[in-house]
Amino acid sequence: MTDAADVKGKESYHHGDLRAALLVAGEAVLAETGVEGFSLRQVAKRVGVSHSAPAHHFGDTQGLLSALAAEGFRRFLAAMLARQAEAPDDPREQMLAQAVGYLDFAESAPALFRLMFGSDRIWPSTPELAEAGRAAYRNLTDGVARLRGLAPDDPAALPDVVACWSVAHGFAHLVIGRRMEPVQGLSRDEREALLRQAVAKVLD
Amino acid sequence: MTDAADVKGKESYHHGDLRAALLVAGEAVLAETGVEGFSLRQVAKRVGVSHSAPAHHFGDTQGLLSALAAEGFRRFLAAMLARQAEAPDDPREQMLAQAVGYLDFAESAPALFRLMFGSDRIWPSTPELAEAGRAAYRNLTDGVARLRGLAPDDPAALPDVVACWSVAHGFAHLVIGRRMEPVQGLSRDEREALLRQAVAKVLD
DNA sequence: TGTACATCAGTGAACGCGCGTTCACTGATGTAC
DNA sequence: TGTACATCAGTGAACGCGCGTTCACTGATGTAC
Repeated sequence: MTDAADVKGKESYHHGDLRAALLVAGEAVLAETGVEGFSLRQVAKRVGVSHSAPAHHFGDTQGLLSALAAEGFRRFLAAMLARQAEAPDDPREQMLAQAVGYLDFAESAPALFRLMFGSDRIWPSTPELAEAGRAAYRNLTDGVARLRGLAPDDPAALPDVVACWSVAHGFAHLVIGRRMEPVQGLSRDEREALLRQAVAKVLD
Repeated sequence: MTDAADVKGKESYHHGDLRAALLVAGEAVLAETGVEGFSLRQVAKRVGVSHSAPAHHFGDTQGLLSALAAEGFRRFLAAMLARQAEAPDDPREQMLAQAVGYLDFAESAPALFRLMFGSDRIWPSTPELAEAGRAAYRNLTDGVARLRGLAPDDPAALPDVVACWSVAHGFAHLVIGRRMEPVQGLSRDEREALLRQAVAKVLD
């Protein structure tokens, strides 16, 4: 029942896949303490490993947080694609599904979401992180371009891209920050409906 | 030229208005280190006062941060009203001006903005803080109600309120987080124009 | 198949640091008489 | 007007804590011959 029990297979001196285990534990610590209280020592403790072990894999706190953020962007994109996959293959419906996936991710991992979009404790220019973020962004621009009948990189799509992104991001951020009082009391379905309405206003 | 020189009139034992001085210094520390690195000791040092003095006025870090956030909400509202005052007295123009004021504030005090909307290091239920936030929110609902010809507290305004708030908030948050790449390179005027376009999409 | 050796992965003690909190204190101010 | 005293505001030493970083180490693994 100790923290060490969270991770299996540590009878031997070598861990096996400490890097992956640190990422899992790192996300749990992030969720519990927020970015503000995050420390490498807590992560090491949770994995049941010496506190100097993480440095071996990630250098320092920013290194681990950047890796977590990169992983986060990949799951972020996956969450949007999952909603899109079960939505009708219509440009407008695809955009709405994308927004709902945006919210899914933010609600499922609020601390990670804030780390990705609001923290100074990561290096946004890390290649892995930059690429993961770009992939998510490309999904958005592709969706808007398709809806408007433009080429994928036509700058004429920018105003719509910015508007869609802003509304989904603002909604998600206000919800997880519990700063949008009238929405706090609603059910998940009602929140989702409000988000769809808001995005629809932008698209139509 | 020491930090203590930032604040005048401390020849005497008693400071005079330490509470106010701590708020000023607190905001400077917040801007420099972000919420993540914020500490009472740094604030005390900047004012040139013993590190145990702040406790006298604010209890602990959360108390000072909550006071800063409350002050932030009042300035946030003031920033929106300032833009509204110089805009035509037309419901739609007033809403656009409000959004631009939203961005003004976020860009002028990004760390404070994040503290107000995204941090767990404040108590959102502090009376002073809750009231300041509510006042800003009321300005938004009044604007939407006026635009739609509804009573100020008609729940039918909710979808529009949420949509406007989300788009302004998301835009501002993405800009100050430097996470909206295509917008980073633009001038202040171009960013403002993009925001106005985005809000207009919601309103029309 | 067996041995020697290099490399890799994780250990654990030690360090210095900045933090929040506590507490007995002292200087300044205001009030009662 | 003057004195005594209570209250308030800020001091500074001390404490224990968790942190990141360093470093000599040791156990495990893989490879060369």
